[in-house]
Amino acid sequence: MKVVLQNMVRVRFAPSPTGPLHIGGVRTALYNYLFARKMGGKMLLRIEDTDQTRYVPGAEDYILEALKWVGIEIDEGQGVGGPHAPYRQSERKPMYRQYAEQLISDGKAYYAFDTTEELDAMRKQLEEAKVDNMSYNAVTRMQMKNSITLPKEDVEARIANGDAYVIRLKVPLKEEIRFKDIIRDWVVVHSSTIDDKVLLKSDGMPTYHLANIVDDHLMKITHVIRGEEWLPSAPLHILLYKAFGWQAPEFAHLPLLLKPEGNGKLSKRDGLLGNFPIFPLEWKDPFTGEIARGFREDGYYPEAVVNFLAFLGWNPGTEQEIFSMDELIDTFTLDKIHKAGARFMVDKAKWFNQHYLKEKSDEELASEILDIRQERAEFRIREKGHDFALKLVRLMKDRVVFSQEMISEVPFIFETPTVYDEEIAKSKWNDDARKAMSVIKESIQSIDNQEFTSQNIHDTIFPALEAAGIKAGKVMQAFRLVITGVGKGPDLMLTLEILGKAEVTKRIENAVEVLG
RNA sequence: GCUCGGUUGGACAAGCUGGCUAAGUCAUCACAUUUUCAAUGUGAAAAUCACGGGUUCGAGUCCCGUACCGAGUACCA
Repeated sequence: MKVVLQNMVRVRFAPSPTGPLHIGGVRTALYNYLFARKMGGKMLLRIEDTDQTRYVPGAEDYILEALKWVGIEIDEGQGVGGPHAPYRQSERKPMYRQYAEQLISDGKAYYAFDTTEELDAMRKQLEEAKVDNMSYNAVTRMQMKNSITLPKEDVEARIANGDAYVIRLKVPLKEEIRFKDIIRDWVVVHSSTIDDKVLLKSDGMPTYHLANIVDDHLMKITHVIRGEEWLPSAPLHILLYKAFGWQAPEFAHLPLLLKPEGNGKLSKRDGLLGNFPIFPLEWKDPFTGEIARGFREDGYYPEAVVNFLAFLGWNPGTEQEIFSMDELIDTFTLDKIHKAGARFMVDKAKWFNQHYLKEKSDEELASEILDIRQERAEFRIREKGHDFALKLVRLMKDRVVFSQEMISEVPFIFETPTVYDEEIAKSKWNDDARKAMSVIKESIQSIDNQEFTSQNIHDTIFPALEAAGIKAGKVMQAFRLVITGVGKGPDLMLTLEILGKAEVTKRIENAVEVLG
């Protein structure tokens, strides 16, 4: 019997800790995770902190917490450990140099001693000469200071002397580089359009390209699923795999997340302008103290964010839109990911949130709103207790997108109105309304405090109004105005129940006095 | 500039290897329900598939060109 051993799928999410994890990064992580789970593979987390100048304290913890919040579990890597530790590239630093030097001894890379000024001068010169490829490449490297043009002794002397240098990849002059992207199919690029990329920086740190390829190989990554912004450098990565003589993993380049309106990819600024979060969690900048809002703090449920994110660039091809994480894992396939950029429509996220909110039980929601940090101390919902919260949930559940709106949307539940909507008052506050108020006030007195329920109130008020010759429908809006100060809102009878007999009576008296 | 992508109703967005009347969601409108506004339910209207050629019996789907949009083009990732 023949046993076919297939390599276990291993994917990785490899963010760099330069700030809070962008929501697009969360989507990338999610797709990696879904694919890994679907295939019974492993999900790794690697921290790509090779740029020491951009390191931001707290960013790594933020990444871990954000992934945890949305429910992405890491099998191996930073935070959980594993056989390929360390998983932080800065801690793997010595390794990369070895690999870079290996390429040099194989003739696939070289030392370059050019200073930033010299490079700028070269670029400027080429620009003026209107040369197409204004880059360090097979042609221009012959005019620069590197281990190809300089005599061997000179190179050795410079290194021994401690001169700054970088290691660059020797990109072939004319070669067709092709690879098959899972989402984009064949991608073909000519090597002449790629420059001799720096592999090892003068500070001894690798660039993204080197570190990424070395680590993916060492960590036995089988599928690289990343954003489309990496597509142009994928041929370079293929070249690197070739130079090392390693087998390249499969690639899948995800469509970009686009601005909700207009053109361009989603950026931090869009969140500020559009008044919606762009990060999974709230983030306080450690340098400026500036606070960026998060989906979590805005009141989004992680299920909703996951569902929303899953559909940003992917679609199951059916009409089903609501997916739990487990259902996503079942359904997800890379070939259903589209090529076109996905527009970041926050309204859709709200739609999902509303859906998941409605799925929650009243009890769950009640304890949620009891837990909400109170923006306005006078509301003091916690003091009002569990039963009150439960009633509020019954009143508001169908009307809100976020649980905190069950409080914020109904200030009149907490405070006696002092001003009354003028438009409504003008059209609805008339003799009938005045008469109705006294009828209502009186009939309410007959209800026992304990029995002051929406049903009882309804059954008492409506017949009383009718008996007084008033059409209930005609004065209900006025009654609402009296109780809430505004013309629209949740179920009135239930509102009355929540307010209680004494408060309702008081409000009627107040309103009659103010409205005259 | 160069390299690589994208372009389907008002918005988002399905449509895999070309084949009968081009999904669905949001928004809009109508009706139902209701004490209002929402929510909910039912139904309606709405797309010469960016444009121009070509291949084919047949193209949103394949090829070429044009336009527009985007990504990349660092000792950033």
